Amino acid sequence: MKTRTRFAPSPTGYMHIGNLRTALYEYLIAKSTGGDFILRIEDTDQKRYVEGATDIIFQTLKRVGMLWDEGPDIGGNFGPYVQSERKPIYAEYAHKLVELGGAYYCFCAHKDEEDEVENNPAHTKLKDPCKLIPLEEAKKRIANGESFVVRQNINKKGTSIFHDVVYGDIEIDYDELDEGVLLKSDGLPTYNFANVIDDHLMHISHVVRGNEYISSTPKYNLIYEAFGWEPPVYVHVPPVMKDAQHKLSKRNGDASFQDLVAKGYLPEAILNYIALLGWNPGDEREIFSLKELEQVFSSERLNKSPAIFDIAKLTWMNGCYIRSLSPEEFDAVAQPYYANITIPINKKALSSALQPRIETLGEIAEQIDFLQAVPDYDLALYENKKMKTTPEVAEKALKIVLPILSEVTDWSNDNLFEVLKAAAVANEMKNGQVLYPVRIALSGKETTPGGATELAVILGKDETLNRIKAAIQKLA
RNA sequence: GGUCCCAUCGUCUAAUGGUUAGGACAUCACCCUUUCACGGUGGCAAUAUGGGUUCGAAUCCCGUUGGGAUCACCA
Repeated sequence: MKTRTRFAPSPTGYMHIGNLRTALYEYLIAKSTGGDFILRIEDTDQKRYVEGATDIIFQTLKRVGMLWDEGPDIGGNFGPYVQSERKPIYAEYAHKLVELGGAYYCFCAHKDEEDEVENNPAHTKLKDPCKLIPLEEAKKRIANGESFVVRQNINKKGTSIFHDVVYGDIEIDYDELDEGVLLKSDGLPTYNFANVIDDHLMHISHVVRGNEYISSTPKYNLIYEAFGWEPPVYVHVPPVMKDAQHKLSKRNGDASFQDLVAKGYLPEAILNYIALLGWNPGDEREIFSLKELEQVFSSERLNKSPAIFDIAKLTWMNGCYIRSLSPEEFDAVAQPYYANITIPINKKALSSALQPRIETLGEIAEQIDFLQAVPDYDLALYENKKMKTTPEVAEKALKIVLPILSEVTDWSNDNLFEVLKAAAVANEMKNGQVLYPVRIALSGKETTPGGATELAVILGKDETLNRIKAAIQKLA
């Protein structure tokens, strides 16, 4: 049988990291075995629906290359793929389940009085008086227009056992199970019902979801059983944590996928990093493209315990991805960050200076803030013990270097370096005594993306000469 | 609280009864070096705890502690 997995998010806002990781595992389970990855939108809670959230889901998945084989936008053989469009299907199966004895009609809940519902002891399992209403009478009341919900009927005794790929065999007593609402009074199903119906109808073979669903899984199995359906393979995954106590969640303002991208993390790096949060390949390799993950993924190597999201490691990994980009690719992703620079500079040279120096694209702004204009700086900057320079040495060096540079025609890094080195030798100075002051004169900063000659290439001859002249004046 | 689940360096993890408990990030030191990086070398650092079982336990069993989840007309 073909492996079929589904990613079934609720359109409630941004795509958070835990969600994306679940989608990744679903995608990988399908693709590592030549199966299908299905996208389904679970929008049965109209109160939580957020406009535009579905587009974010589409865009995020596309951005990381996790393309779906069936979904709301492209259709498929088991549509529709949006739950709100499947309302009649759920109603049909809900009534069928009542006939089969797996559920019953309940009239005592009133959605306008939520507090009352929550505290209503009548809803304690097996004590709901509605369970005792004869089916014929219940149908009459419904026909009369009375508001109702369909509630799961759980009469089984003993212990339920099911197997999970990650957690192994899990036993839960049927007594622990609540007779939850399956079909709400608005006619829409709850997750507890919709996921079972859809997963079956869409031929889902492997259900991957957060481990918070472990304790309700026996309830779903009861529904499969009542219909005479085969339950799927269960793969419950532990949560992604913010720290030891708290789950990563958008609600707490934790970074979402789009937040990370906005901070200059590459989608490929984010995906690679989260793949390793709760899974490992069995060897010591850490860098994987999505395609490579498809090759080596195995659900048996999924971890049981929660993993804390470590931005430091992601940052390191992002640096690896940045460095592995070709110069052209890096230049392309860096361009938007150069938008504030209006003076003519050598952007290619800037990109190659930046590429080995940054771990996230967001660091670019700080690295290049001196390009547009030299910031106001203290002359003490020319004081450097290791380079053996002082403001006086700097003034001398810059005055030596200015006429020499004016004559240079080959404005390449290598040539500039040779020229400046020769100037140092000719004046019995150390390399650093010449190069360091030039770098400060060009940048006004202690640390820069590149040395004196690299900055000179980036700025170009005219701007370089101008900045050295300005520095000489400042030193005088 | 009932029930279920989890527990190896600070973090992500490897080791499916026998390893000096391995790797990566972070951190520290050194090297490289026209600053800062990149890169290279090395250091520090873990089996929560108490009992079993076994010739031998991170690994199997029980208790303890700690943490998480669940008990909605949310998913």
